[in-house]
Amino acid sequence: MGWIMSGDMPIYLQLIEEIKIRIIAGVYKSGEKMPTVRELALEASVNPNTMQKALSELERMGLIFSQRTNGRYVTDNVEQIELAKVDLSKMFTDEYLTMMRKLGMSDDEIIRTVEKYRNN
Amino acid sequence: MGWIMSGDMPIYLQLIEEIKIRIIAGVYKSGEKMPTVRELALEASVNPNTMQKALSELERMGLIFSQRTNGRYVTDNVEQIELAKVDLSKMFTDEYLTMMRKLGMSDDEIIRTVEKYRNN
Amino acid sequence: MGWIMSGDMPIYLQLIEEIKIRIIAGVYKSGEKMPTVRELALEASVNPNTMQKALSELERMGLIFSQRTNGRYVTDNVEQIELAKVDLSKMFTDEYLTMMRKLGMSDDEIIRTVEKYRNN
Amino acid sequence: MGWIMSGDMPIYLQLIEEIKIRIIAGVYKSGEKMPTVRELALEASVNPNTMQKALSELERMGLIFSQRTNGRYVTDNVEQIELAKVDLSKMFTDEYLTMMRKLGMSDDEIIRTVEKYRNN
DNA sequence: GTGGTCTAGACCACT
DNA sequence: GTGGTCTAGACCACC
Repeated sequence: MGWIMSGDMPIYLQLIEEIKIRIIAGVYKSGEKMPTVRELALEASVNPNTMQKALSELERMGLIFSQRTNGRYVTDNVEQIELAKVDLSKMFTDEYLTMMRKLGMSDDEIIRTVEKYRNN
Repeated sequence: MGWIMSGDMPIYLQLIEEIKIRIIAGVYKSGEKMPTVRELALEASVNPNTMQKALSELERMGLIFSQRTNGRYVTDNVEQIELAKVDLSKMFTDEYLTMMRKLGMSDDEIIRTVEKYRNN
Repeated sequence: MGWIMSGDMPIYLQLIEEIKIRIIAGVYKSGEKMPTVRELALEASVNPNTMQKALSELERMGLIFSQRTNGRYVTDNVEQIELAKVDLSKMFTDEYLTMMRKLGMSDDEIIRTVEKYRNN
Repeated sequence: MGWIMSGDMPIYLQLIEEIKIRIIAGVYKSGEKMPTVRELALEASVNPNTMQKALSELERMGLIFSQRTNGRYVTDNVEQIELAKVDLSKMFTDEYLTMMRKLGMSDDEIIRTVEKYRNN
């Protein structure tokens, strides 16, 4: 029960998450070209090296791949992307459930709350 | 569609939220005495002035009240606490829905996901 | 049949290989503490960041692990080290066979050559 | 036990080695004409002067000889070529043994490893 | 112009 | 004093 303040998550991890979301959401589409390191770094106003680190990590995860002088591409392996989606959605849901339970809500109450605020 | 990095939420807002949660969760019970500013500030390792600011805000919201020389107390108005609970749960739920929708999930899918990761 | 000149392998990859060898050879022993990033960087006369990159990679491979403020340690998983040994020895052997075959030597001749230059 | 980085072997030494290998392997056959300095330099994308230096050295070793106006020829002394082959194979083998021993392998183990990765 | 690598130097949290 | 992160700025190979 601590006071863990302010998401001090390293920037490059936040970058990874944001780019992951964009890939999952189809902002960067499967098989298509990504913006260059420098463009992304500029847009996020971080140092190109930091963005590079994030992208390398994403490459390690198999979500993107790079062609030496041509740029970076989103993987054409749709399953890989689907996997990332399941992973992220689980993470968001777990965090959400944790916060709601801290409010003293039962899982039934939580579901009813989601139903209440959903769109139709 | 920005790169809003790192929880740059002001510290005192984070403090407010955490204390709100504790009141709602019953860590600090309705009608009972709160820890002193100094104690809270120490525990959260923030400047007492910052904690003071947070508590004043909570007082303005009607969640706590102070007796001149006796310290601070959680409100005995249970409805007020219930209201804060509804408020926070709405906030969490909205944030959650927003993130999940960004992943391209429909509200039906989202509900199914919550069901999937619930306990029992 | 090219003129691939001078091992232009990135420095950090060379660092990884050298450290791998030291771990396998027991210079850095299983479970024991490694020199600090700065010491290693100084000894290899590279930038600490470059050494850091090498060590991170080795951590990803499971050969070393780091304790936040305490330093880095060689894994106590001996199998992992044995695996790295097999891997490296295969690499060295393949390179060796390739070079020898380029000289027009049959694998039988190669083996006889190794026997000839072995000790005792 | 140093960090001798990156094949910092002078380029002309690398050229010598590569040409030696080609002569031994019969790419440039005993008694036959060699490509011109210009051709070789172009192929290896080095300065003709550098290639010239390499060829002079090979001439000093007796592996090639030059006819004033006619170009360069591979020596017709087959023994000389055989000698170079033995020499190179010894060098490769020594290097190989050194690396494998650094991994802590006995010479018996090394032989077994070569047997394991040989063809047939 | 691209990704990749490297250096120099700094700051942070933790102990 | 440790590992970890970040920035700024540079150079390289490849097309």
